Amino acid sequence: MPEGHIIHRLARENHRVFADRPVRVSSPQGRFAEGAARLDGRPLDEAEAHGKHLFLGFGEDWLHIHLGLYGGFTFGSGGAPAPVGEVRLRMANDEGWADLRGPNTCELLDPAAKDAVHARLGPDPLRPDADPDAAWRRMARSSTTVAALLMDQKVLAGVGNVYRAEVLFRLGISPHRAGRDVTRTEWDAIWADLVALMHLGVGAGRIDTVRQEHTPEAMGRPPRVDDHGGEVYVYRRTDMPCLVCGTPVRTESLAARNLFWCPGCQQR
DNA sequence: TGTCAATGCTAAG
DNA sequence: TTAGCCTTGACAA
Repeated sequence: MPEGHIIHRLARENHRVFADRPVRVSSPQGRFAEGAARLDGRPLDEAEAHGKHLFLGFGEDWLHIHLGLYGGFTFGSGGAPAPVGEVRLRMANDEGWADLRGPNTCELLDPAAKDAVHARLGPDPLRPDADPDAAWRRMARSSTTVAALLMDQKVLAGVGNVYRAEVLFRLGISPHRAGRDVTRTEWDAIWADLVALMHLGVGAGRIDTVRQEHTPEAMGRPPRVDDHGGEVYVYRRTDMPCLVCGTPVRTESLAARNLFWCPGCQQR
């Protein structure tokens, strides 16, 4: 489910539902029982996202959540129902509730430990305090492919498999090019595109990257059918014709993840 | 019922 | 480079 846009959304939503009022915190599954007991009954003060990391602040205690590949939140209003499945964390008040399942990380951190997490993350295109030059410096001296670098959270925080595939497509950049062969102009365009696309993603709750002239309506084509929901150029469109040049979209395994690109449009 | 994949990451080798 | 982990849902048999 989650690239950075979802995590920023979750920060917003948790704050909206739980801020400034006592939260009942529990761990129906039991694997976070100790942490839940420590937070139970205290108000949420702040909620923050950095890349794919979510931080919920209860005074000096920070609840640090990372969803991993398939973790997710479910929100509801009114009284919370009986837990279904493996609910690691449940938060609730009289107005609503939230269940967390399958996170990679769900732990309590003190402020110093929270700072250490921030310190190992690169700039997040969704954060106003982000410094894109920090990412550029790593990119410019690396022989690793640009596709791998875009997903390295120490380089850039919040970009996942969908945004990396789509931004490279939109700029016509071959995913196999070395980071150090990316020009400063191209990098500036990558960053600007990520900022724009990811902000759109926060608003929509899904990833849409297709330009106006290539939308299903504009092209008279059927909308894409894929459980990830958004309209995209190459992500999981293996062997389907490129929406721009018609070349079949290719897939390859790169660093244990699927990489999608169009050999026709991404030759540079 | 079983198998597999998934928008992720870490530690071991 | 690989194995392992967190969990669910789609699909095959």
